[in-house]
Amino acid sequence: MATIYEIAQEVGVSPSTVARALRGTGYCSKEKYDKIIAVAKRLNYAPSHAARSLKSKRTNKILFLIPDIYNPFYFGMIKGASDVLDQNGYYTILCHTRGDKGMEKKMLRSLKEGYGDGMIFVSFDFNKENIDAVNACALPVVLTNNYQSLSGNDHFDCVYIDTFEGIYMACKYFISQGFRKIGYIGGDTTVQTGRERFAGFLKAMNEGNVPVNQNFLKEGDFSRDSGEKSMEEMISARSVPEALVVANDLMAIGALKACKKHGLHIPQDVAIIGMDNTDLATCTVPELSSINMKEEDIGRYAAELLMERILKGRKEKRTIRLQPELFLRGSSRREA
Amino acid sequence: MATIYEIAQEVGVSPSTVARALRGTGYCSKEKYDKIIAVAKRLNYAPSHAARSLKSKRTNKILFLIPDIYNPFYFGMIKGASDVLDQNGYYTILCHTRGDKGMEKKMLRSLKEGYGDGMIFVSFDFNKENIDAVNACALPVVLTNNYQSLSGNDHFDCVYIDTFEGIYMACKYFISQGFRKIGYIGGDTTVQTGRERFAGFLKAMNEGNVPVNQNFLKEGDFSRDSGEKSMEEMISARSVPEALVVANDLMAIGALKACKKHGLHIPQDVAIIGMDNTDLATCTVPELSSINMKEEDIGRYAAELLMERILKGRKEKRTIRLQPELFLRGSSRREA
DNA sequence: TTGAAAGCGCTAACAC
DNA sequence: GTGTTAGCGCTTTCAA
Repeated sequence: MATIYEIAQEVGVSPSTVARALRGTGYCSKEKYDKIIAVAKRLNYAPSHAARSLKSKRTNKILFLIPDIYNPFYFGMIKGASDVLDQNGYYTILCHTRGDKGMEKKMLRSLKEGYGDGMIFVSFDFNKENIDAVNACALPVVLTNNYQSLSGNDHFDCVYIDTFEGIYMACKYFISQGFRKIGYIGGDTTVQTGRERFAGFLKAMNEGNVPVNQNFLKEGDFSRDSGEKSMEEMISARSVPEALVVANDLMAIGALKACKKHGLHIPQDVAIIGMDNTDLATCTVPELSSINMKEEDIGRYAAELLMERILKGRKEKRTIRLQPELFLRGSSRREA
Repeated sequence: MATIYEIAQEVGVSPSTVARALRGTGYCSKEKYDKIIAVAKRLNYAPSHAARSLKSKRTNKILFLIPDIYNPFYFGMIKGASDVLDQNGYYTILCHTRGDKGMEKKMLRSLKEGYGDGMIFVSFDFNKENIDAVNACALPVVLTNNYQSLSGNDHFDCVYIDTFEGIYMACKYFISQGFRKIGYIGGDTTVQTGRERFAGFLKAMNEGNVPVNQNFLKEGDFSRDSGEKSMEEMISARSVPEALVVANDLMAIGALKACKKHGLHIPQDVAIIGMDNTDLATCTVPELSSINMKEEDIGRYAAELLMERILKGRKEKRTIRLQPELFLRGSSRREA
């Protein structure tokens, strides 16, 4: 690839004049400018990203880590963030981590090496390990969950939706509708996302004085298959709840399919509420009630926090908390 | 961020010794090595990506352009490619173009500037404009469609699935089942993907001597809404085909929903075959028949072609063509 | 208005 | 084994 030196030689000027002309900054006579541009074009010139960012310390790129690209929940987040970043002349660079800690570390390393100017970090599980890696970066990072180190020395921001509250709302709704046999399909409770949601369920059940039946409790992995499997287990054990709170739409759809397969009617036999309110929720029959997790807002705020740090030089930590919303559709009505 | 110079100073050696130690290449006494590593750690050292790639001309990153992140069809492609790239020590960097030509051009520019070492380029529409931009890059690019410039001077590779063949198969199947009133919901026929698919439909109809009814032909934009709208139009015009070939799953699901809404039974009143065979196909009731587009294979081959160019220095153009497969499910049976 | 020169941080050839 | 040195391609003073 051509460099400014080759262009300079061709045109018969100095490299700095070429640089000035190309960047449109500083003085350059019209005549030489035109020549330079012409030659640059002919030589198919493109400035070296590496050289430029080595010098300028900026890449104009933001790394966006997503743990699961199969989950439509993250799409809205990407959209929200991209919109803001685009407006500010930043590129959104997506990295699919598959929730893999090693991959996350690798990408954090890339950030630290200056592959991008900042990061939006989405993960199933923030813990000491990956947060330490975040704190080891001088560059700004925004988490899409709430997190606070024990040390209190964090230099990242957070924007998150209260998932605890979301599940709590769903469960409360069932209780208010008079349901007593309420089940829950959640995620791994040793990781943050799973833990919080389950806590929301328990709190609502407690407050409503509804006994928790262990047979109605299942743990999946947020995949559709695991939702289906969990429901199958309850069905074959002949302990099927009348209402089911599910920690995401994918698992809810799995559960719904299992019910249908075994002749259980939704919502008459089993009422279901999912979580995330993705497009999938309206693909099913009946349509799935779900909790809107404001993913686009999360993305937008995350990008804005990043821009504040980068463009305005903010230094203090900021945390933004969003409220979920319950969307009722056909799957959760007491009578259909 | 610390540099090798600061480490060198701290330890009391030269920068090159530090470089050698850190890279684990070349000579360095155990004693100094240990010291250097310790100081590097303490100073939270990370090599500058910019400096390194300026020098080495390599980034170890592959840019992967996807036009629509809402379409699950691309996920498999990403997975297939990532697997291969991972194995070869390359990072997959995703860029969501939203099918926007400007965005595509921007990312091609980034590639040309050396932001990555190669690109997998997925687009709805390859045309002179973006292909010229591809050819202007010295770095290897793989398209996931077939394309050949008039000039014949292309230096990119292609791996694609024969979408023409896919739609042709679907339509043929309906004809073989005795259907005569066959409809088609496709995409914009001014762009490649839409054009090819429609051609497949026409060929099958011609070969089967089945007349094409204009009222059964609709054009959508590959979104669910457009599929729903197209079907609604046919229903309100009271011209509903008995069998419907749809150019992707999303539109097929839209059409299916519209049918249900208006009391039409699938497949008794309208039999449907979609295309892409995404996870969505098994979310519906009845499950959607669809054409498997081997997306994971496409991704894998694309990555392999890239690695051949980068690692083995291949120079000649290669094109790989894959065959689609028809997956029959409940939505297309003559009787259910 | 233009050019010379230093330097961003790293690598690698070469000298010691 | 270790240090010196010369770039990689660009930006940015500063002097002419």
